[in-house]
Amino acid sequence: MTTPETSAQNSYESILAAAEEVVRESGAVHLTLDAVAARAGVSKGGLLYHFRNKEALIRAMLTRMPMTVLDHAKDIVPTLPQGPGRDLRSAILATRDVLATGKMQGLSSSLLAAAYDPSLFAPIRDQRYEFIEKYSAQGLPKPFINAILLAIEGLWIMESLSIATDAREREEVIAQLVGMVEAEERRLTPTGGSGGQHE
Amino acid sequence: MTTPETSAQNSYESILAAAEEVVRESGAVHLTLDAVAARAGVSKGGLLYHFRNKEALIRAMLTRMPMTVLDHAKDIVPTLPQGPGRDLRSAILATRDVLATGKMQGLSSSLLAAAYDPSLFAPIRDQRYEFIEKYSAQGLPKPFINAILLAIEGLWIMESLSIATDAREREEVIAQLVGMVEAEERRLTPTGGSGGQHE
DNA sequence: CAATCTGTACCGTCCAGACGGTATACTTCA
DNA sequence: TGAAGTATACCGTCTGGACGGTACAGATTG
Repeated sequence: MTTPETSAQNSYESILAAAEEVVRESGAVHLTLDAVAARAGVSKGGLLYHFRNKEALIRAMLTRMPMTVLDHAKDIVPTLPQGPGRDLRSAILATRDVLATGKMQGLSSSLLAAAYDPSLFAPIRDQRYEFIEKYSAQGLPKPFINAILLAIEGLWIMESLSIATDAREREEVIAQLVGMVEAEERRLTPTGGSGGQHE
Repeated sequence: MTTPETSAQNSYESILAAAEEVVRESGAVHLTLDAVAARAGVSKGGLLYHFRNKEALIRAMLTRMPMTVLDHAKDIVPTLPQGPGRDLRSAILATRDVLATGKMQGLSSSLLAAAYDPSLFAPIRDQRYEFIEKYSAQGLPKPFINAILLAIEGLWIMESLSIATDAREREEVIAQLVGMVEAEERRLTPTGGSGGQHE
């Protein structure tokens, strides 16, 4: 019984986790079935039992990635003070939490998708536009939402590439972004209703 | 005489351009010497004459990428209204110009670098911190600079992955970001000195 | 002559995926 | 109860192809 490097209950999860680790450490080009299998403590056959082929593995990695953040964003929405930018604030804070808890490794899998096939990003692009539409319906101007969203995405990428990884710095940027949204909300609705702080 | 898809005077440039196109269209994983040579209208031997091996090609792609933006940023600094955020504004506007003129394909090569070896990003990380230090010395708070910088980088990435590519949308975001910097400058130095618009 | 290629042939390695086999738990039914 | 069958969850090996890189013999241009 060889203890796999990646702790996970079932093989399926540990394989996905292993794949993310391989990408982070060695780059997407070196994401091979053998490497993932070895890292997950599973044989190649076992890996292919769960994922019919490499593309299936990549797709699985991709579908998990955005869910992690969005699910958490939904969870914290009720805890936030009301306002036209509440959802946007929830996205910022969800990003912070996901980054802080180290659960965002899945992000590097988005880079991986680009490495294998840029067209795999079509759903992400659609989702992005949906967000902007949804958030702007609450009152914030689209260019503003877009700017904040880009900063969040930039943070994702920079952290998943280990370009920016300082925890304190991240907290500062998150606070800055939340502050920007709050300021914009105040600008739009001069009648109080702000000042709430997360946690 | 087969007309190469990529128009460029000399082979060296056309090979680099071809490599960027291959990455954009097919993903970094499919960046093969054969594919690049074919795309550049050059034989494989010809390609290897210019780039001893694949790594040399990738390194060449990487070194070009940041220079494009930074060189242009330096050029437009003198045309901008003074203020503690002038350099940051120049970076925003340089990004816009480089994106608009389609010269930023080199950006996808940064993704490529991650695909091959995450450690290739070390110099970029250092450069990033240098920027923040330099810009903050002019008076803007670091978290603010960081937030704007992340948005710029997010825009880079999103465009190079063809996730966000709408020209009008880009203009709006750029204007938004510049506006944010100007507002911050006004907040810091209440004594006039703002209002300048690029072009 | 030298630089800048083209074109072909080839080698070694890596890797995706197929495939056959194994172990075990659960069900069926006589 | 127990033999037989079936589904699930893997393991380990093999093969064919793709790819990086080498070598070299010319062709073209200045």
